[in-house]
Amino acid sequence: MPRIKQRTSELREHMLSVAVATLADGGVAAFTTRRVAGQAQTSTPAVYELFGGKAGLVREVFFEGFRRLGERFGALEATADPRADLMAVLGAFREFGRDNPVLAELMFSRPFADFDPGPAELAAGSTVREFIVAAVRRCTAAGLLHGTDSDIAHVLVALAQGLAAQEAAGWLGASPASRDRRWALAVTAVLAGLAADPAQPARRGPAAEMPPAPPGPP
Amino acid sequence: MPRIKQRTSELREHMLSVAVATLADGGVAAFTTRRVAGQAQTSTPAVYELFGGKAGLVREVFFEGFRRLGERFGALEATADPRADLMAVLGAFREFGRDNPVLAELMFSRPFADFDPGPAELAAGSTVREFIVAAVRRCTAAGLLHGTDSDIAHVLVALAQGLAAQEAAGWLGASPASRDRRWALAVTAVLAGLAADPAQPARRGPAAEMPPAPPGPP
DNA sequence: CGCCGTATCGTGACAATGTCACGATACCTC
DNA sequence: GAGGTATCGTGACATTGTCACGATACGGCG
Repeated sequence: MPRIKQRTSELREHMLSVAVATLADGGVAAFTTRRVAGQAQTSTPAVYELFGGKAGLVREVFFEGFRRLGERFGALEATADPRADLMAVLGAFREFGRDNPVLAELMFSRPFADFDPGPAELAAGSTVREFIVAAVRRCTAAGLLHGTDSDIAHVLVALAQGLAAQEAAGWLGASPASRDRRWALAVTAVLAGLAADPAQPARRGPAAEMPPAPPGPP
Repeated sequence: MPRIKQRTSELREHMLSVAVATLADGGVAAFTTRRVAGQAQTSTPAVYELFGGKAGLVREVFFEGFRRLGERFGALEATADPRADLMAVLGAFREFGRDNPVLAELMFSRPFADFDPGPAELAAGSTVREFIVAAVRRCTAAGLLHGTDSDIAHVLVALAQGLAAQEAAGWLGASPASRDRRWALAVTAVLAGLAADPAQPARRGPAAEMPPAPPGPP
């Protein structure tokens, strides 16, 4: 029998963690197949065999990022105040972006030209989205927010993502105080706005998962 | 005297427009110095002489993007309804992102590893920011919003940027109706939340829990 | 104990790209 | 028409993603 196989799932896991570390350490520019393979004590063809190329490796790092973000959310504990819990989720999102700026950039931007996170990859982050939807649902159930849970979650995620992107780019303010103030203003404002009954009186199904509306102009 | 100089500011302008077109047409992957130079009927060293390298060219495209966005904002006309005007600005922002997805990605994300828009580049987009701040100021002056203009503008830009990023990635919803609905919900909610007086320590705004209950019919 | 077959691995080659030195080129002056 | 010179583009180099293919190591067999 031939030599013992080294490119196993264990090496795959190791390379993945090495890749995350390399990305976090050296940034996007340092994330080359040669460097990652060298850090993992192997050669570049291993990247090809285990991940199908650089894009596949980036894709796995992308998934790993959502896994870690989900872990952060999972560490949060629900209290008797659903509104505070929802704000804590958004706070955890912000902290994740500050602790892992490059990883967050990979997850919510597209710094690698040959990896396009699209609708297919959205499913990977569904656990994260589910977390936010759940936190929203507890608010709507308590009457603190009104509207469709998934729509509200989308709005909150978009707001948090935009704030995190601005903060990462250094565009949200020079001083920590101003950044904190703007985060707080944004979150409190959007929650206050969502606390009002939706303007449309048509009907508000409590758990409408799918938007019922076929094509329709605004 | 030697041959006539070709790498003039005119060629620079031409190359810039060619670069914008190439980026919009072929995406980030097609944006190479050779391709842009070839489209502009010149050679790669011209990129180096006129822009200082690829990063400089990307930087100029970045500025051009903000210039065009500013033109869109400038085309909007103020009406008697400051709130509607502010929403129109955000709508123009959304439409710009939909019309120029790759350019918007360059402006608000960082798809090129060797160009890092930072605080220094923020000044370039200050005209755009000034537009939003101005629209906000007219709302605060009219008593429609309360708070610091620049803070409110930051929140609105972050929200619009996050929504645009999600929409560009195909994460905001599968149907146009759902995307429109979430945009509208986000904007109306944030504006409603910002319409309340800034956070009193122990009070939430009156719209937080109570239905609007306007004091009188307009 | 030594050889061999085979699956496995890493070296090295190839194409594409950013960068830029340097020789080829074209224009003006005399 | 010849010469000088600023200008331009060809071509070379380093880096990177990709992957074919020969080198290698391991277990089995004589």
